[in-house]
Amino acid sequence: MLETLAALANPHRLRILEVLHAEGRAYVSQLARKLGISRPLLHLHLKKLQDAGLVLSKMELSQDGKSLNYFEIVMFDIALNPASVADAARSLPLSTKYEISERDKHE
Amino acid sequence: MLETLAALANPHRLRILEVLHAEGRAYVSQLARKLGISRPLLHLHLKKLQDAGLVLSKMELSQDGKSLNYFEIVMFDIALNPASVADAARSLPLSTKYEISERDKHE
DNA sequence: ACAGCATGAAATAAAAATATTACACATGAA
DNA sequence: TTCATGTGTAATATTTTTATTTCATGCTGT
Repeated sequence: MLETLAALANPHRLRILEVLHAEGRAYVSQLARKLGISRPLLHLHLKKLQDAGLVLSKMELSQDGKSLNYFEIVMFDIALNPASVADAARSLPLSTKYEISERDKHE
Repeated sequence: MLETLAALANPHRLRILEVLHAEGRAYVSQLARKLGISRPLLHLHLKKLQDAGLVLSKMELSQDGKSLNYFEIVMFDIALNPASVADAARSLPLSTKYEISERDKHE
């Protein structure tokens, strides 16, 4: 979940999802134009979204022979509340140093 | 919503919420010990959580006269899905440069 | 007076994320 | 061939976030 949250915590990436949600799908250069950002930058943000499993891409050939990389949203539905967050925290790599002093044990 | 996502997208802050969820509340030094991190660092993370409205604090005096700053969770329940995210994206400060080329208009 | 435990905050360092610039390569059309 | 379109990546710069260090304060109890 942490990776998903990190992937969503950026204005560009929210907008990318907004466009994909509205349009169904879009290819990279097209998306870059719609958002008004450069392709390399968009590429970085798409990679994060893809690594988090929020979008997927499919290479296609247009009629005039250009290869277009189409992106679309992978459906997700996550509940964010104290319990779900606490749950996510438990499945984090523990930070070795962790010594509970007697005083704080059950408070 | 962006601020909330950013506030949640960090392992320390998830753990802070985990502890507060389990314990109900905790004061700063106590929390720092439980998490095994320094007070100044914890302070920074608590500030982010508080700025995002996910926690609140209340100063109290212990019986032996020390002032303890207790933190607790502010209840939240957010649905994260393509529609809610797209919605959040729409309420972002628009990035001035935004010129839709004729070609990409309705695709 | 000093130790112990609580508070906060400023200054600095380090690390990670974001953004830009510059390449390289492929295809179809003029 | 050159232009316009598409693809990607590597190197660098910039900005933001995270972390540490240091300082200052207050209150008990010995």
